[in-house]
Amino acid sequence: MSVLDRKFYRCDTLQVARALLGKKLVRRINGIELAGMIVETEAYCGEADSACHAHRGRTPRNAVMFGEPGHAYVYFTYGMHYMLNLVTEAKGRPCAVLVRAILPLAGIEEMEARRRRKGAELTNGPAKLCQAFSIDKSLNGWDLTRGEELWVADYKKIPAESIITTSRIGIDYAKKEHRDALWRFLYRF
DNA sequence: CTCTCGATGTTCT
DNA sequence: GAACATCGAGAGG
Repeated sequence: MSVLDRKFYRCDTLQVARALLGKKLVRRINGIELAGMIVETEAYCGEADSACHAHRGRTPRNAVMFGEPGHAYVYFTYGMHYMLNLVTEAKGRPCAVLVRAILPLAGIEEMEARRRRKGAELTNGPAKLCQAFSIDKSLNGWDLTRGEELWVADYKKIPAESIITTSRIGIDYAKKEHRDALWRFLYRF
């Protein structure tokens, strides 16, 4: 299964967010492989996007977004949750795609143990999938093109007509034009 | 199913 | 000191 290379990420963030649907997110931990198909993403498009963490410039937290594409930007929020983002576009452009939901493919029992839950509640939210995959701040800045620990690989070709777009979730603080932008992508099968 | 609300601690003002 | 790219429990329909 081919690991997505740097070139895949060094593209327009909206295109990457769309192209990630149907790809496989893989986490290898202690020799065990957890995997899931990406079914929901959101694009965060740099300093001009008032919903993006980079909107107010570079800080210690968001520094990874300003670096090379193809790295993981993992941050902690609400006092208890981690979120996984994949850095996009050329170095210096602080853009990323938030992975909001995946469909479990492998290592389901491991995910159930970490989540203390079963079925649909396993990975159907950005913090839930981080918990299921044991993704925390130690993976902030991780190079996804290495194909170790955490990466994304080709998996399934998605027809354009089965992709739905909506506005992004949980960004009431942003300007109206960014609140209303259709920058959330869902694979509806 | 829907809605409301509290948890919890890091980050930046 | 306020805000936060969320989740889960509980109440009600």
